[in-house]
Order: sequence, then structure tokens, then C-alpha cells
Amino acid sequence: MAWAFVLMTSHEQRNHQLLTNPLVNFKQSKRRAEMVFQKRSSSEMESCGGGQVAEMPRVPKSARGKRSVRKKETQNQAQMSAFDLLATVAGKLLDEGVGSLGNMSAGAPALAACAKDVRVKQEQCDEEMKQFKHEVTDQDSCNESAILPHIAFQRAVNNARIEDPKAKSEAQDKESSMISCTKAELGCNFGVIADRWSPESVESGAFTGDAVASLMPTAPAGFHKNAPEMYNLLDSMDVDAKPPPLVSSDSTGEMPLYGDKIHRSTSLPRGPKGVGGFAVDRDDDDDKSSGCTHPSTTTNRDFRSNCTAEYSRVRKLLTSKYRKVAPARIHKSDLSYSDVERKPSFRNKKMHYTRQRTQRSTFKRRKLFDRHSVLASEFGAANGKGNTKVTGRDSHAEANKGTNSMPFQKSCVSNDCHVKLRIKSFKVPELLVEIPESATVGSLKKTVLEAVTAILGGGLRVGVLHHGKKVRDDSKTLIQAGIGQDDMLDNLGFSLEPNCTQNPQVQAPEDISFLETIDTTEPLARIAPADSCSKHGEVDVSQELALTPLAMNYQGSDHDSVHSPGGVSSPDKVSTNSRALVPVPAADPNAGAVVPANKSKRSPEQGQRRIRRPFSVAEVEALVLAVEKLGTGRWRDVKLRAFDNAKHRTYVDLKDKWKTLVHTASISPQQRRGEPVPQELLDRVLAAQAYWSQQQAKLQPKTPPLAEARLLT
DNA sequence: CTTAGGG
DNA sequence: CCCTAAG
Repeated sequence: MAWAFVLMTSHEQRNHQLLTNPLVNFKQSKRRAEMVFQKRSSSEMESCGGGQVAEMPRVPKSARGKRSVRKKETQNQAQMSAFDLLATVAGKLLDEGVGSLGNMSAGAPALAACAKDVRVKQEQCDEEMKQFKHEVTDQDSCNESAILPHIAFQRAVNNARIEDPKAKSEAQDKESSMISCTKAELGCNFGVIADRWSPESVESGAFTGDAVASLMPTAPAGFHKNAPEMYNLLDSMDVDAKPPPLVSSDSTGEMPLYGDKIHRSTSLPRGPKGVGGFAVDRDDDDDKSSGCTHPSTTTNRDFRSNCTAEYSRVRKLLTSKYRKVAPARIHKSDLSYSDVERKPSFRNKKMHYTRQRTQRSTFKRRKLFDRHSVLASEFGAANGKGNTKVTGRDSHAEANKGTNSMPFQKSCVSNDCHVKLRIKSFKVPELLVEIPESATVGSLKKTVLEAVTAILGGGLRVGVLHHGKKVRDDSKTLIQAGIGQDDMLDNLGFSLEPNCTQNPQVQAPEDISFLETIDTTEPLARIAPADSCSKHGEVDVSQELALTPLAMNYQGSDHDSVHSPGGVSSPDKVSTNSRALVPVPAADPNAGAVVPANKSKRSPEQGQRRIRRPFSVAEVEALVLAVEKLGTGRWRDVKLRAFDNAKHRTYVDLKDKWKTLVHTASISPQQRRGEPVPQELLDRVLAAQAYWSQQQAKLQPKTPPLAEARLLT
């Protein structure tokens, strides 16, 4: 027996506009990302020491630069604003605790802490909020004067450009990181939906009043055209931002956000009204909401080893069973679930390594998880007919209703000019999860998590609540846990929690908990799309757990190839698409558990091959840049430097990518497949490859020198 | 854990 | 991407 859990959505608000706009702008942000990388490359190369630059046979800067893009940048600055905001939000969500985004959003409050705060404040601000909304509306809202964080940030960057080259590059670095993070990593596009938008506001990127941040899977080529819906994932979260000094924030609803909190920007999608889940708040008394900071990640070795061990053991034990699907309804509950059980098993001597260690550990952990996560999704595809299916759907519904849901919150402008953004609830696209009765709670969580992370990008953990109680024992089967009984439909809930392995103490139990409502009315129909694509080998997997709409669009754009090359203009599309489908599991709550027994039970579905995620041009560029500077033998450094935020890219991946890039560069364009990589980049690849090969040769004076010497003599 | 390579 | 041998 299996149940189908339809996560999310009760109201299917399909708003094409919502989706459309963000996606349209997606291109722009993409360009921008490229641009940033480009610029960074220049500055880096320069700072890299003349020698290298000089020696490195590279394409002239003039050729490298994308002037048109640069111009665009200016134009798009304003439009990007919203994206910045979203990116920040996403960053918080995803990296909270992991520290990847942490660099950029220093002091990002722990979601947990914030969540708490949110609740407390919610009520307090409730009324003010109403008023605020009024104000905004009355004032015709969206006043052009409103300034978004990004703008401020951009200004800062611009200033830096003029005054301090160093600062400039730093700022840009941040931006680029952010980009890679948000785009490459999240695999999602964030859209901001304002309750009231005016054309001006949309264009200027300024928005006032209630805004909704939504998460949507990055779209494949052509997605924006058909993309009917939008995925709302934001639920409850806090974002602190400082208003730019230059901006006066008054009660008009301006939303000044500061650079280091919010960097990325993008165009603002127009959205439906009041889909709310994300609101920009101004807080006049921000005492309370401040300390949401949270230390960054620590690794959990035990966990890793356990996983590893288990992984090897279980990886091939995938079993499928019957599957029966029944629509289920899940109630959201107020309870949030926290795993405080996990301890920081290892924190030791090498604490100062933090960063590196974190990085590395993260990797490993990630690696393990990747397998896990994908597993479930691929499972079905792999076995022809798996029992676990997760299908996403494009429709947003209110994730939370009742006490927990508070779409809009009052905005608060703190004394110290910090603007607090509170995302009370995240909206999640409708997800359909089909899971066998024999599945464990753990796998249920995982499955749900996969579905969610596929969209969000990871960094989250899923909690399961049954009758309002957290079900922590992942090894319990659903039946054992009583899930599946008749009452199940009404008593099962899921919560999203930040997945911070490292700070058990700070670990916020109930942060972003969003509970989906299971929609009984929409059964498996959604999975149908997946089936239609079953003939495409690789795609199947994606399809299986893919968000239906996405998949559909994807297919639509290119039926013949697994990765639709999409338009050259938006290279990310393809990869994006796959990314969106890639679940990035968060740490398993039980991971830290000492019970070895659980291990075996844990995930029958483990070692699946990671989903293929084609490198986007931006990523390639970042890679090229890094390699140009670091060389070809320091993949870990390359990773740290250019893909620190891209959890799914391991140094091995980067190395492999470089390998393929070199190959690609040496074959005729006609033979190349997939998303076309700009020749310019390929040239640089060859140049860098040549340069570093030579460099490497020189470092081994043993034979080479002799040979040369002989030749010379 | 990283690298380097083959698959 | 995966897997592995080596370091």
C-alpha cells in the first residue's frame, strides 16, 4: 500500500504572470551573473600578479568583455532588486548554518531564532501591519522612491569602483558568489510578488507594501513562456537588512535593504495579490528581532561515517513494492519539530579550520546525501516503476492557514536602520508524494524533503508531524508510527526546518515550519506528465520527482534531447532545469543517532547516481576564472574559490568539468553537445590548460630540464 | 581528504 | 558522473 501525499496547496492559484515575469527576467539576471564573473575575472587576473597575466595566453580583455551585457547591467540594476531580496531569503534558508552563504549575509539570523521571533512579533505587528498595508495602498504604493537593497548595494559597488578598486572587486565577488549561489545552487528562481505593484515599481525594482517571495524552480528554456504557475516556498523567515544610508526609509513602505544582506537582485515579477508569505517589514523597534545570528556549520563526522558505512551496505538494496496511491490530506499544525538530539559530535582541535573543514565535510555529507536524495526520486525511474514518487506541481496554495500562517507581516524599520524582513511562511509547490506503506518515516521525510529541496536547493530538513507530534524515529515505518491509518490524512504534517548541523544549541526547533495541506482532490494526475516523458532515459528520473510543470515545459522546449540546449541567451536554463529537479537532502535527523541498527533500515534507497546537472555558462566561466588563477591541480581550491556556494559541485566535479571543457575546446563546434559554451571561454580553457600544463612541467625539473638541456646542448 | 585518471 | 588507486 502506498499513500500519496500531496503536499501543499489548497488553493491553486495559477498565476501565469507571476511565473512569467520572473522568468523573463531570469535571463537578465543570468546575463548579469556572467557579467559579474567577467568583471571579476579581470580584476582577479590583474591582482593576480602581472606575470601570470602576461604569460597566460589569453584572449584580450576587449574580446572577453561582454559590453552589451555591461550596459545591460545598468539598465537592469533596478530590475534586479527583487531578486536580491529573494536571493537573500533563499540564501538564508539554504545556507543557514552551513555558512556558505553566510559569508555574504553576515549575521544572517538563524532561522530558528527568527522563527521564534516571528511568532512573537507577529501578533504585535499584526495590527501595525494592517495599517501599514493601508498606508501603502493609499499612497499608491510602489512608489518609485522606494529603494531596494540591491540598488543600495549596487551603488556601493559603483562607488567602490570609483574609489576603491579593491572594495569593488570584493563587492563584486560577493555578488558573483551570490549569483552562483542563488542560481547555480538553489536551482530555483525566486520571485517576489508584491501585493500591489505598479509598472513603475516593477521596473524600478522598488516595491512597497506586502510582498511575497516565492520560490520557483528555475526554468528550462521556454519555461517562462508557458510557465503557468509559481512555486511558493517561502514560509516563515526573517531577513535583516540595513537600509542604505542614502535612503531614507519612512513609512511609505520603502524597503531599503543593505548590501551585505541582500546582494542579488533581479527583476520583479508581477504577482497575484496577496499570495503572501513574504512580507517586507519595517520595524521601528527592532530590539527583539536582532539576534538571529547563528554560528556556522560544523561537521558531523559520526554522521558521515555512519552514512558512509550504511550507504555502501544499503545502496543496492533498493526494493520496490506495491504501490497504491491514495489521496491524503494533511493538516498543518503549529508544532514545529526540532532535532536537538543531534549533537555536535565532533568539534575539536581543528576548529579554526572551520571553514575548510566545514567545506570539506559539507562535501562529504552532501555527497552522501545526494545519493540519498536522488535515490528516492530516481528510484522509481530506475526500477521502471518505483514506489516513491514525488511530483511537484505548479500551483501555489497557502502553506499555512490558521495560526501558523501569517502571510504578511508588518515591516519594521529598526532604529539602527535595519529593515527586517519576515517571511512567515513559505509556500511550497504542490507536491505529490507516493510512498509505500512499508517505507520508513525516515524515508518519508526524505522523500518530502527531496521534493522540497528539489525546489529550494537544500539546507532544509523535513520534519514529520503526526497528530501534532513530531515523529522523530526515522526508522519507524509509517504503519508503526500510525501514519496510514484512516486518521492519517488529517493528522499528518510536515515541517521545514533549517538544516544546521552545527549548532545544536542554537538549533532552532521550530523555525520555518510550514505545513502543507494535503490536497485530496488532486491525486496522481499530476504524475502523469512524468510518464509521458518516460522514454527519455535520464529525464525520467527528473521527471519522476520533477515538478510537473517544469518537466512539462522542459519537454516542451525540447523533446528530443535530455537537456534542451535552450536558448543561447540563457545557458542556465538547461542546467537550471536539472538543478531544480535535484533534491539535496538535508542531514538526516537520525544521522547523528548512535543506533547502528537504524542505519540499515534507514534508506533502502541510497546509492543512486547523482542527477546530472550540466554546468551553466556562468559556472563554466567561474571555473575558468578559478583555474586560470589557481591552476589545474588545485581543485579543492578552485571549488572553494569559485564554487564555495555550490554544494552540489565537488572538486571532482570541477575537475571533471575542466576535463570535458578541455576536450570540448579541442573539438569542432559541430561535435559539441549540450549547452554551447562561448568560444571565448573555450579559448581561455585551452590557454589556461596549456599554461598550467607547462607550469606543471616546469615544476618537475627532474626530466624535463634534462631533456631541454640536452636539446639545448 | 585530495588528486588524477579511467570508465 | 562514478569509482579508485595513490599520496
